[in-house]
Formats: sequence, C-alpha cells, structure tokens
Amino acid sequence: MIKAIRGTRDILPPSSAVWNHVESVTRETFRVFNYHEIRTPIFEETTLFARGVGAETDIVSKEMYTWDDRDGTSITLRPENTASVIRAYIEHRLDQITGLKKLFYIGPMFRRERPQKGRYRQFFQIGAEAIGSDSPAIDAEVIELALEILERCGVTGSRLLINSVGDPESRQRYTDALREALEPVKDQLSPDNQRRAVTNPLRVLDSKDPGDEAIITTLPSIHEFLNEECRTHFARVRELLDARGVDYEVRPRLVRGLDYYTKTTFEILHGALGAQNAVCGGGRYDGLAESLGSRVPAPGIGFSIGEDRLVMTIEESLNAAALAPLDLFIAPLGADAGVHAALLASELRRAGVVVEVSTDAKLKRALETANKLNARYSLILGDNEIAAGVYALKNMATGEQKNVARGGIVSAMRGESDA
RNA sequence: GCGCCUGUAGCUCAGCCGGUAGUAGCGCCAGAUUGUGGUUCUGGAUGUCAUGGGUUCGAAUCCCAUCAGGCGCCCCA
Repeated sequence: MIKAIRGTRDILPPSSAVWNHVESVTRETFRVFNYHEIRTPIFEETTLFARGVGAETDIVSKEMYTWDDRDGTSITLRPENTASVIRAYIEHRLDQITGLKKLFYIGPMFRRERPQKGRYRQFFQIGAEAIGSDSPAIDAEVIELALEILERCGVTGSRLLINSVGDPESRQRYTDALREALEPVKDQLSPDNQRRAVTNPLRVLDSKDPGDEAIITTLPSIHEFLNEECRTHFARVRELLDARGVDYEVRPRLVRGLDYYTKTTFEILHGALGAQNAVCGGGRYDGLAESLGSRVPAPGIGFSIGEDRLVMTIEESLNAAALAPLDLFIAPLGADAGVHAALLASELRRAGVVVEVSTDAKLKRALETANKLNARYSLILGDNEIAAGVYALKNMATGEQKNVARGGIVSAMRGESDA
C-alpha cells in the first residue's frame, strides 16, 4: 500500500471543515487589519534561505529539502516564508508603493525534522509581515493581530511571551559577555550546553536541562546590554501592549532560532500542544532586506502561526460536522421524481441551500442515509407529491413532517429553524 | 539526528508464560411485508495480527532489522 510519506498527512473531512473555518476567520481578521495576501512560490533558490534565515541555523544546516535542478541551480522547498516575502518585496520594488506594506500568507512549509505531535515535515503557517516601518506601534499592532486571530478562532488559555534581542551591535556585546560568563562554569554544564556555550551562547539560555538551571539563572540578562534605542523601543512596545490590556510575560531568555530577528521577539504558547508548545512565533527583522540585497532599508516585523497546532488546540471544542451542515436531503421515489428532484435541487442550491439528492431507491434507506448525513430536513418526493404539487418536508430532529408547496420550502426550513 | 514506548478488523481494543485470531464495543451491510430515519431485535461481512527476516515441529505471541505513530531531547510553527 502506498502511504503518505513520513511527516506528511491527509486532512480529511470533517477535520478539513475546521481548517476552512480557521482560514476564513483568519482572512476576515487580516481584512479588518488592512492586511493583503501575498502568494510566493513554495520553492526558491537555496541561497535565499541560507542568507535570509542564516546558514548556521538548525533550519538551514540540517532541516531543508534541497535538490539540484536540471540546470544545476540549488532549489529548496521553503522552510519558512519571511525570506520569500522580503525577496518579493525587493524584486517588485514594493518600497515604491505608498504606505506600509502589510502582507499575509497561508500555506505549507517544509522542514525535515523528526515528526511528532504538532511537528510535521509539511506543516502550514498563517503568517503576517508588516514591512516599511520601524515604529514600535507596529510591533504592538502585529502582536495584537496574532492574538486576535487566535481569539477569534476560539483559542483560550494561550500565553504571550515577549523579549527584545536588540540590534546586531548590542547582541554581539551580549554574546561576548555570555561567553565570558560561561567560560569558568562551562565544565559543569550538560554536554549539549557545553557545545552551545562555544557555538551559540544565546541558545544556552532557553535550554530545558534542569541540571543547568542554577547556572543559567546567574547569567547576565540581554536587557543590560541593549543600547538606548533598543531599550526605548521595547519600553514603548510594552506601553502599547499595556494600553491594550494585553497580558504578557517578559522573558529575557527568549531567543529564537532564526538569525534575522532584531529588537522585539515574541512567542505564543499553548498548553494543549505538548512538547511543541508554540502556536505562534515572531519578531522584528530590520536588517533582513539589506542582507538579501535591498539597496533601501526595509525594517519589518511579522509572525507565523502554526496552523496545524492552532487546529489542534480548538479541534476538540469544535463540532466539526456542524461547520459543514447539510440543510436538505431530497428523497425522490421513482424515475419521474428523480428528474423533478434534480431540478428542485438546482433551484434550491441557487438560493444557497445545501442540498443532497438521494440515490437510494427505497424511502427507508434514503431516510437512513439522511440521518447518517445529519441532514436538518428531508424532502419526500414521490408520485403523490408530484401530482399534488406539495412536498413532504420532514424535520429530522423532531420527526415532524408537513406539506409545503415548492415555493415555500426555503421559508419553511428557515421559519422552523428560527423557532 | 538521539532515547523510551507502541503497531491485531474502518475505529477503540482483548488475545502476548509460543499451538495457528475475537458471539468484544462502536461502525458497516442485510432483514423485521408495499412510501418514513434516529431507539430496539435478528442475521452477515471484513484481518497477508505494520513489513521483512530469524528461532521453533509450530510465532500475533520470542529475537533482529525496517517502516509508521506517541512521549521526551534537540529544534521550532
């Protein structure tokens, strides 16, 4: 048997209705925040990600699906989408368009990691990028947007974590200070953290190793190394979040795995997700455009929500079947009734009614099917009904049945459902 | 990529001190007289016991490998 490859999966009904629900709620939220959709290719030149995300990051160094195209170009399935969006921004000179570029995307990303709950090799991200402003007001609005999407989707119990990772200059000073602080105690750390202490001291900070906790708490905080600009920026972001009544925790040890982040970074966690507990991650990336070759600065900030994880947090509390209701099941009896039913179905569908026409010959079977499909109403359509010009409309929940004329079907269904 | 656990009907699982799969629950199909579902009753179907190899007279049961999933690490959405 041919099966979906490891780390990929089929999203089937009724679960697909939950995905559609999430996406339509999300699109509506983007609309009122004046975000517009961008669709970029799902594969790009490998160098885009190497330069954008950072060649030393885990994503680029060991998680990408990369191959050589026939002309020898190295191609990579996108592991994330911010680099592509910035590439498109530069390529199409979007800086020449008036105003802030507020873009969103929904689509699949690919990373070759060991699959587990909430972690897939093909996964879906809902992302937003606000490009062209370095104002902290945008940071606060972007965070609000992420929270708003989650809230509208029905996610409860999430936690917002924020931090500032500074600009490259202050981060460099901090990294140096960390190396210095780690040097004398390095031998007491776990092997993983010993390695990180040399290669990437920032990563030591969010290690979950309980044995290293005592040492980690003694390390200096990045906030001591932020320069004036980064400090006031962060203070303003917090002020604007406070004004909105947003709950958050400042986590000086929150570091993120992509090299391009500057200043504000944030994460939204959810308890239902297990080890992969981040439902959203994001941050500011003021230098990214220039590192991708833009001659004009394009400071920006964005986030991405893990759609798989978002769906996971709400799936149990949603009645998936109720998201895709069947209004009417027509049970025609006999060949003439079949023609009649088809025409009636067309008419009702044009009026927006969700209609299914039975292919069961026996009424009993048809009603059984209607019941299994969770139809709200069944319409019995046999010779008697055709002759009389009225149909038997049966409410499947109450069992109540009444005769309605052709023109009265929609109002009869509506009237009863309102009652 | 690493460690631990798991893998039996469509689903949830029983069987696991080796003797050749279960009247199991749910679901599915059919029936309980002609055009009335949901509850009930009766009958029925379905498994290369994840895959491949090994031990054995004999393996779903023991061993190995592979694949897949879960949990954790790593990392992140």
